[in-house]
Amino acid sequence: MTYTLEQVAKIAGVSRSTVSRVINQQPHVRPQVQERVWEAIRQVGYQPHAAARSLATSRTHVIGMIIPEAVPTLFTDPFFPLLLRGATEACNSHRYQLMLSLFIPGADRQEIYRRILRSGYLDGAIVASASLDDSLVPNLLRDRIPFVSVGRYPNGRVHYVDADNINGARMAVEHLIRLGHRRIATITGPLDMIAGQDRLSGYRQALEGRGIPVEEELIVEGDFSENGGMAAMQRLLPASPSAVFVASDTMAVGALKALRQAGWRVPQDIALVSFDDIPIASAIEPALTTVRQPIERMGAMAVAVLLSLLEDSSGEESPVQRIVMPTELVIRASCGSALSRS
Amino acid sequence: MTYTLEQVAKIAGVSRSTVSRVINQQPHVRPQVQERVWEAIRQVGYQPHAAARSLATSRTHVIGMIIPEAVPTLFTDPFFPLLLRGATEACNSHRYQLMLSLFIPGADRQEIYRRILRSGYLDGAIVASASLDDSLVPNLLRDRIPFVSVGRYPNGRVHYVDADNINGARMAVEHLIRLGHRRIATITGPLDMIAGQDRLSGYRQALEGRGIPVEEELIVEGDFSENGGMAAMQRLLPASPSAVFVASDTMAVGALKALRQAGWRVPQDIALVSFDDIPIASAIEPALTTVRQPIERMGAMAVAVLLSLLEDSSGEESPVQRIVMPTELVIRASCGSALSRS
DNA sequence: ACACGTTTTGGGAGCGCTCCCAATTTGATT
DNA sequence: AATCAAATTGGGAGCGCTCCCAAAACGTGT
Repeated sequence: MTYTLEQVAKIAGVSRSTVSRVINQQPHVRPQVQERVWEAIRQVGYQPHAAARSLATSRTHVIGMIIPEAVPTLFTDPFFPLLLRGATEACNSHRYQLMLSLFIPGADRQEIYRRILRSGYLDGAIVASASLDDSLVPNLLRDRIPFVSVGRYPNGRVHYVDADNINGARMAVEHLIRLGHRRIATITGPLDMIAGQDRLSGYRQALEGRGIPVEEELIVEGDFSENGGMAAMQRLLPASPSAVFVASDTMAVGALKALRQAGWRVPQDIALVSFDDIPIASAIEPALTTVRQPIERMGAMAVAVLLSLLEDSSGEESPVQRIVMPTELVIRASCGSALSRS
Repeated sequence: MTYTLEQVAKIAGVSRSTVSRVINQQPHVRPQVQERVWEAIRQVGYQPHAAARSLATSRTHVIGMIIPEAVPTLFTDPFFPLLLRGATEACNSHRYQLMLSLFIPGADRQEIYRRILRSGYLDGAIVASASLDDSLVPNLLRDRIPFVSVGRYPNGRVHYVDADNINGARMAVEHLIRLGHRRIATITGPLDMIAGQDRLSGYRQALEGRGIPVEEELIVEGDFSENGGMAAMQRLLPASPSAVFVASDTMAVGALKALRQAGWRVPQDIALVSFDDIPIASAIEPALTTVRQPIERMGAMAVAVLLSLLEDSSGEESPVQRIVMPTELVIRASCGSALSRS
């Protein structure tokens, strides 16, 4: 048996409106009456009907997590799961719900977009790692759907949360420089993603900061996948760098395989530093020196920013929130470093 | 500007009802009128309002993915992400949405349960890896909420989808026996999870099937985590088994560390077989021989079963669906096996 | 041209809630 | 005891859709 407001009201001997006020913690209900209403609610285990509420308030208390591309690594890499976990926990504690949407290549994106974003299912959305030329962000902007991007989005009035990829990469490469390396290569992420671009910028900044010339033959584009990392490393071998900054741990695993095949030892023959600090980074031999980003906190932060947009019913253009969270260099064995010096 | 049925109807020169019929593909609308209506819909980009629909039909077209415990490994291990991915894709293609709920320890489970499951947000739910003594499943049963469990649930009228853990484990252990091992230990999963129990059953069955006595000192309980695997392996060392069946890859990584510390070589001194085939299994040295389960397909199957329950509005007790999906042994280096023989 | 059965169409009611306004009660003040 | 403002309460309207039933239109056979 499922009860309605009206029935609870009858049991408590008050009107619909009064019960509604009690539930929504509105003022103007005598404490004594409140008590009676709560008692009735408890008695029948009343739970307000979400759809009816939404219809009346045009708020659903649901936010969407939108993944525009099923990047191959997206589900084997813990980035996305951790982001999801952070976001879900934050939602839980604010009494919001998280709805998950994958915009899988091949699916009818138009159709999905309309069904999810324009049917009033969601109060707002979190967009994870959109590529820069994806139409999703422009569409959301056009339809005035409140959203937050996880991953920097330089153009337009886009609220975002990101890790400090530039400084993280810079720290990683500076560490290699400090260890005496001069011929430092990099395997980048896909350069149509801002994370790929930013990590490359950090690499350049580190070299330029120390007056080391950037050689284009030492820069190879990868795709954040293990195979991509392996292929990139193979292309890099002829240039014989003394160290490599790999833009993700997953690619570093591939690079390691390529090096092993070619008979190079890490870190003796070549030093490796990567990015992400996923569990495999410490499980593998040699353990990877890598840049850690606070993924779970980024998920929670994205929710917090989105909710602030939703609460702020002033209607008008709130200032754009751009949040960059600090990254941290975790030193292990693959750079052949501090461990041996300290 | 967002349009309603009524407004679209006016544009098409028909009534609300007719537009509703067209959208829901009901009969009794002349083709010529249908065309006019579709034209109007297209013209204004009309999208039905989800909440209004739900209120009228008491169907939301949303199903929930409920994770009862935030098992530590749950988000670093790709099991859950892959399950999610399979489920999400299946939802997409049936025009359903997936809502994600974590029942995080410490959160007010009662409150979350009521808010999510009893407010009419969901048409049904998928429950992932519930522990056997969790109250979630009994509650769902009591509240008559349609749901499917991912993970076998032996008691009661519970629909479930699971991997064939028993046979998978049996195959793994039989492989070790075939390689000549007799003193085979196991590191189990948590035994309050049915997956933990079943993998242990498979281990026992394999031994018993070959007439090898099961020795309790060779059975150690782990918890599916890396640290748990390491600790379990350490407890196992004094019994000096010649092979170990570890109930998950993640635990195998831990076990490997323990063995390395103790100076045992794998597979020369001890053979290892594990379960799951997550990416780390092939990235690590030695690559793990392991049992693969079709996680993504299990997610999709869970959705399919749930939708079949939802469609079947006959109301009454549909026969319980118990689906067990085949597992497969993937032979690599850690068992010191076929590779050297073939 | 009429009657009758069938198909197509329109509109009222209702899903369960919130919001607003008007009616009622309360209580402080004279 | 009467007055008035403020606090409290009740009920109508409406959110946007579906469902049902009755009305209208259509088509066939006489």
